[in-house]
This record gives sequence, C-alpha cells and structure tokens, in this order.
Amino acid sequence: MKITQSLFVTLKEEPADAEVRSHALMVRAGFIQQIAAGVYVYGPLMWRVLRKIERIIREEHDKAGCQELLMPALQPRELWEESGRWERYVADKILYHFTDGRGREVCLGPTHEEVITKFVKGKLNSYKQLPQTLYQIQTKFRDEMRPRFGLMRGREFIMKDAYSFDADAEGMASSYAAMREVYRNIFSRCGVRFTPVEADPGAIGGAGSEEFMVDADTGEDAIAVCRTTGYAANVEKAVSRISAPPEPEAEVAMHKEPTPGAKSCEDLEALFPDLPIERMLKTILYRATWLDRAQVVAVLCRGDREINTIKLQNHLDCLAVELADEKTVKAATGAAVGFAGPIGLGEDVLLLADQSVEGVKGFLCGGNETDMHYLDVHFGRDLEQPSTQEFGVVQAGDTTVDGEGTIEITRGIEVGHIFQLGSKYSEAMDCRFADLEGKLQPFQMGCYGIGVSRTAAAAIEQGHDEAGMIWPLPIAPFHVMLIQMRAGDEAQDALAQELYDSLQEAGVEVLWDDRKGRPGGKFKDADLVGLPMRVVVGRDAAERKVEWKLRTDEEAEVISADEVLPRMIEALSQAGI
RNA sequence: CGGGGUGUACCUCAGUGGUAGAGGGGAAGCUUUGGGAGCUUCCAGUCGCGGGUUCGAAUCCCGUCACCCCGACCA
Repeated sequence: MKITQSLFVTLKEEPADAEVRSHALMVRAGFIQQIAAGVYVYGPLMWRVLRKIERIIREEHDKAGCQELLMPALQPRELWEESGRWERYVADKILYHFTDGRGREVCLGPTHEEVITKFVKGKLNSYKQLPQTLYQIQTKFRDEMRPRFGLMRGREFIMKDAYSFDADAEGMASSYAAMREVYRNIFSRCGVRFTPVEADPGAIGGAGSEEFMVDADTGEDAIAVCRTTGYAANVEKAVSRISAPPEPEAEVAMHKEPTPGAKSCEDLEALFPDLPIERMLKTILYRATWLDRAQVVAVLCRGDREINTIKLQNHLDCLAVELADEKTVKAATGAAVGFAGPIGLGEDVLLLADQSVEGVKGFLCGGNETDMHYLDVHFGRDLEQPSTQEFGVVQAGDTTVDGEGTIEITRGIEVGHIFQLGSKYSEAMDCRFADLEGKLQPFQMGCYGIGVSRTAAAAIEQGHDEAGMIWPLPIAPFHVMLIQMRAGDEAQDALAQELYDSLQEAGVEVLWDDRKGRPGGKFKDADLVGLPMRVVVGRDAAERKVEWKLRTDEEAEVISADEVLPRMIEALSQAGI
C-alpha cells in the first residue's frame, strides 16, 4: 500500500484525554477515533490488526475442530427470562435494552449463552453428536458504567465467544482443557507475553474458570503469582496462607477504652503504639442485596488485611455487596462509622469473619459506641468466635496455600476468559440430549471468550516506546515500512518501486511512504506506527544500497537491496508467518 | 450512581463584560531535503445547547447535554 493512496493521517500532539499509552498512540497514529464514550471507529490500519488477530483465532479454533457461526446482536427479552439473567443484567445496568416500535422488549447482546443454547436445542439431540464447540467473532455491547482507557474498556467491542457442549462433566473438562491449549496457542502466535490465571467466574456462573492476562503494569487486574510454585490467580480469586499474629504478653480482662476520633487502624496504631496491627480486628459493614431482600452483613478481619468483596458475594450468593452507608452503620452499631465491633451488634446483622482472625488473642475491636474500642478481647472468653471463611485479599509476601512459596502481586490485562459452565444454561433453558440409555440429560457446557479489540490494545500496552508503537510481526498492520527519502528522485523512484513490487509478490506486506515530504516526518511516522521492519531507500539508491532496521533496533544497517527480501522472508518465517 | 474537572477552528489550547485568537493541520508559492525546517498568502468557529442578567455575554447567573478523571461496579 502506498501512503499517498491511503488514508494515513497522524497527529503530532497527544490527545489530552488519553490516560494510557495504547490509547494515546492509537489516536495519534490514526488507528482509532472516538465517537462516544467507549465507542470507536477502527481506522484502516487498526482494522488490519484486528483482522490478523481474528485470523489467528479462526485458524486455531478451526484446527481444534470448532465451528464458526454468527449469532444476532439483537436479542429478545424472553430468551433472557429463560436463563433468569434479565433481572441481574438490568440491575447491574450493564445491558442495553429498549422497547422496539411494536412494544417488544429487546437487548443488544453482551454475551450469547442464551442464543447459543436456544440454537442447539433440538439440533443436538443425541450423545452421538457430542462433543461440539461453536464460536463466533462479533461486536458485543455492554453499558459499562465507566468506559475507559481507549479500547481497554469500551461499551461496544469485538469479541470472540465460543461454547462447548458435552455429555458429562469429564467431557466438559476435556473440551475446556482443549480450549485452554487453543488459547495458549492464540496468544503465543499473537506475539504477546501472557499469564493464565485462576479466576472468579462472576455473573457467567459455573465451576472453574481461568483468565488469560497480558502482562502489563497498566493492567486493570491484579494477579497473585508465585515464581516458586507457579501458582497464578486473579486476586479476586487468589488464596494464601498469612503470617501468624503475635501473641499478647499477658492475658488481661477485656476492657473498654475511649479512643476519640480513632476511626481507622492507622489512628489506633498512633493511639496504642505497643499494640501490633495484627491484634486489631476491623469490622466492616456491608449491605448485601438479593432479588427480594437485603441484609446488613458485618465481616471481621485482621487489621493488616483487606476484605475481598467478591469472595463475600460468592459466599452470600447475592446479587450485590456494597459498603454500608453512614445511616446503615449507625442503625446497626449505634455508633458513628469507624467504631463497629462484633460485641453488641444489632440483632438483624449477620456476623461473619475472615480466616485472618483465627488465632488472634487479646485483640482490639470497635466498641459499637462512638469514640470507644474494646481492648484485650479473647474469642471463647469474651465472645464466641464466628465461623470463619476466607474473605481476605491476598497480599504480596503471603505464603502459597501449599506452604512452598511466596506470593507476588503483578498486573495484567484480561484478554481471555474460559469457563466450565456445567448445566446452568442447559437446565434453565431445558436444553437436553438423549444419553446411551435414551434418558434426557442437560448438556454440560463451557464458554470461552477473547477480547479481540482489547488484545490489540494490550499488545500496544506491552510493546511501545517513547516514539510510538512496536508491533509483534504476526499482528502488525503491515510487515515493513518502506521509506523513500525523496519522492521524484529517479534512482530512488526506481529502486523503491522494484523493492515494493518484489516484496509484495513474495507476500510481504509493505507500507510504502512515497510522500513528497521531508525525511524527519517520515521517520517520526514510521516510529509512531511501529511496523516491525523498516527499509530506507535514500542517498545510496543508485548503488542499490538501502538501510535496514528493525523497529526494536537502535541503529540501522546499510545493506544491498538484493538482501532485503531474504532478510524479510527469514524474519517472517521465524515469526511463524 | 457519588465526588471532581472540561466543553472555543479538523487537533492541542489561550482568551475575567466591549470587533474571535495562537500553534499544529490543510491549500498555493519561494527556499530547503537523513529525525516533525523557514518565509508569504489563504482555508477553517452559531465559543456544547437552552434560557436569563446587561446597552453589550465565550466571559456573569440558572438549567441541560456531552466528554474526561477518582471511587463504586464489571465474562
């Protein structure tokens, strides 16, 4: 492609509202343009990247025996009533839904479990037809409360979603395992560094799930990893062993003391410098809501630990958990926020405890009275120890559950998520097949997603420098930038044309900067767009000499024009293209 | 949804009540040609929208919409 014949427009200035590099660079390089919050045009160069990612996805899925199809984005409410998800998705305000011209309620699909289940119902009738995995690549719609970071979190985005159907749990597990390999292959081929992690299945439901995280410090997700044991989990899901609390020097009777203004552990540490934070117990009040009711929940937790509300929500099996507001706290404790404790809580408050409180003796806790705390409290002696669960957030330095290693916290961008759904949707939607004995059984399903547009953004987040993007060869919009220093110079025109033709003929994708411009601008644009290879046809064109440089190289090398093609073929074959 | 911020040319922004501005960009020309060169001329705006105050509003007031950030939330 010649630049003079294409829509190639770059900006010198950074967009003011771009917070992350991938967003800023994509806007500057003309890859995307925002149309509304979280809604973008994918320009010609961006679309080439997306199509390459899609192609890798298709090849790997097809190789694994999956079949591509295309489902509608527009979906009727009734379908979502069948699975029971309409209420939850509407309550979460994530669903784009509206009433059409004839009064029918519809939504724009945020995901397609309902449609796929409806589709296979009556088509997959026998165990003999199983297993099957179907997939599509399609635009998804989610009314994110806060779209951000360019393509990282949009309200409309391109996703690959796949669904597997098996006769039993073992079959599902093996479909799932196969898909895990497909995912590893896809992200490896895309040329991004990634970490598969254990994950919380969230609203999709089901038993097991794993996320594929592109390693990036700017990622929205925190990951707990252990270099020794290989453990890797999203912190939403991660579990760990924590250090034992220090023992009190002497057993003292419980007593209440004034702690004016001390609402946080920090305040209390200042007030009681001799009391280690591990012997302070926080009592955090939440408001949990179900479809038909709400409940105030108090969770005890060691002072140096945090509560993971996802684990709490899963334990309570409720729709939402949010921090209790001031009014609720006052009603439950009779005190201002910051003085809640397990002793003398309101009758209707459900008291739970994180496992971090186990073995803590002689601790401090809120007095349920403004400006008062209890000290030297002992479970068993002063109050009964509530049953404990793991509700805590894993922290750097914790020990892995097997005791073999230490946990670090890193960050990543979630580009893929795979789930073992089980029969959640097939049961709800009465989607069954006949087994060996002719009995009707619900399918065991799995579902598997890849954020296609997000993967492109993540690749930039991982590959860029001051000057611009640095694309991995397999998903770069073009393989090589051919820069001609002076358009109109006879020798350069001829050599550039010759190289352009021969490379194209060999299947190398060339972007030829044939503009009548000054060299500086061309170099800047080449760096910004970040094609992996660069060839400069300049002053030595008459001697058939050109400059060769990889985007990641510091210095260019002068080589014969005849060496260009072999070098590129070599680079492409190394990248598996 | 709570808190904060911003809306002025295609882009980045300046402009505290008195004729609408700069830089980038685009067009034309001269000079220049290995890391965003210089000069000249030109193009480009219902100052987000609606109301109000005023002789006069981009500027002050009220409302509204959009976008951005923090938080909550999130396959």
